[in-house]
Amino acid sequence: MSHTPRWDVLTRTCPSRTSLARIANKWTAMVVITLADGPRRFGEVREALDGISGKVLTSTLRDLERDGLLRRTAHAEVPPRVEYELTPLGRTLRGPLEALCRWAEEHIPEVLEARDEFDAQADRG
Amino acid sequence: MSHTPRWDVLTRTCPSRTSLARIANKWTAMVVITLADGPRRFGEVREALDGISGKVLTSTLRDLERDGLLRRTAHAEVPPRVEYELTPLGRTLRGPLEALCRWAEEHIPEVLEARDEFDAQADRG
DNA sequence: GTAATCAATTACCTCAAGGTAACCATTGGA
DNA sequence: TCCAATGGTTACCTTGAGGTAATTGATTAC
Repeated sequence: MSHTPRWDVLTRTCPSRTSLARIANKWTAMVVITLADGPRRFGEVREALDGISGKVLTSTLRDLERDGLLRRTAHAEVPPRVEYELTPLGRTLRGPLEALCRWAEEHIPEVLEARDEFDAQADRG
Repeated sequence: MSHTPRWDVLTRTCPSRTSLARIANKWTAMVVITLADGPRRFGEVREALDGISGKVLTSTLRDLERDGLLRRTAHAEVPPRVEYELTPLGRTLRGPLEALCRWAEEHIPEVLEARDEFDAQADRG
C-alpha cells in the first residue's frame, strides 16, 4: 500500500519544513560530520569547525540537542568538561549530510567554472 | 590510490564551504525536489514552494543558475514564459537533497517528541 | 596571591536574509 | 481604451544570523 504523506516539506505550515530548515544547514552538516566518529568536547568541535564563534556553536549545539539529534553530557569537573555525541536519531543523518559535504568538495571545479562563465556573461550584458 | 583531499568544507576559507552553504539550504532543497521531475515555469515553482516570496525565489534561482545547477530558458513570448530545469550537475544533487526532505518528513514524530521533552526539562530547571 | 583552564552566557553591534508593495513591458481581448 | 497576464526588478523596512568582547566559577600550578 502506498502511503498518504501526513507531512510535506513543501507546505508552508508543516512542521517538517521547520525541521528541514534545521538539518539543511551548513553548521548542522559540519557538526554532524565532526561527531560522526564519536563524542567530542566543545573545544574540539569549535576547533574542527574552523572559524565558528563560541556563541553560534553553543546555540547550534543546543538546537540539535533540543531536536534529539545529539546528547550533551556535562561532567562535574573543574575546569568543566562537556561532551557531545550523536543520538541514534542523529546518526541517521550522517549518510545524507556526509553526502552533501562530499558533493561540495567533489564538485567545486564544476561550480567554480559555472560561476566564472555566468559572471562573464553578466559582464557582457 | 587514496586521494589527498584538495578541498575541505571544514576549512574556513575553502570554496567548498561556500558551496556547502548554498546546497545545505532549505530553499535549494525545495527547488531541487520541485524540479526533479522536469522543467517548471517560474509561477509553477513559486506555487510549489508554498509561501516563498517572488524576490527570494528570483534570487534563489539565480544563485543556483550561477553555480551551474539549473538552466534558465526565457521564451520570447508575451506574456513572458520562463522555464527552469536541473542541469546534469544539478541532477546529481537530487539524491542527497531528496533524502534530506524525506528525513524531515519521516522523523517529525521523534523530533517533536524530543523537543517537548527538552522544553519540559527546561521549564523544571 | 594570582594566572590559567573550559564552557558557557550576556550585551552590544553589524550585516545579510527576507517580506511587502509598487512598478515595468507587451500584447490580446473585453 | 483599459485591464489581465507573466516574470521579473526595485525601494524600503523588519527580523534574524552571527561576530566581538567581557564575565562567571572552582580548582590547580606557579
